[in-house]
Amino acid sequence: MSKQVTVSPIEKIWFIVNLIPKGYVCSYGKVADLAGLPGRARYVSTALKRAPKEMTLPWHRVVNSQGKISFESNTQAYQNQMERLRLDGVEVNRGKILLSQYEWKPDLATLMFEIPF
DNA sequence: ATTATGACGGAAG
DNA sequence: GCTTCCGCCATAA
Repeated sequence: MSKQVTVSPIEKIWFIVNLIPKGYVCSYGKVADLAGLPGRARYVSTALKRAPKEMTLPWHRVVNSQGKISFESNTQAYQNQMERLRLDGVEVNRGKILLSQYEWKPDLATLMFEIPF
């Protein structure tokens, strides 16, 4: 029998965010769902904030359900995320990302075999 | 225990 | 497209 490994909620969130491919984005709510934590979109933002600085995490690929960056537009963080998305090839027009074009849709194989929880 | 605070989401005006 | 309001839930005080 395989051993039961327990993964903490925050680790599940980090794991899912790491799966978001370059060139795509995913909403806080969707990340929560994929992590098996429905209804906890706000916790995803908490988890990203709490990630150790040395951890390389594509946090910039997480946007809100409207396809907008969740920082206030006059902040450094906003500009930072904007630039990282640009480097990913994701275009932000008038502060908005076209989800119909850039939203990450994990394929079945990813859902079944790459998520160990 | 209670209250306040968010990198949220969705409905309503 | 706004903006406001409310439900949501983990943390911190």
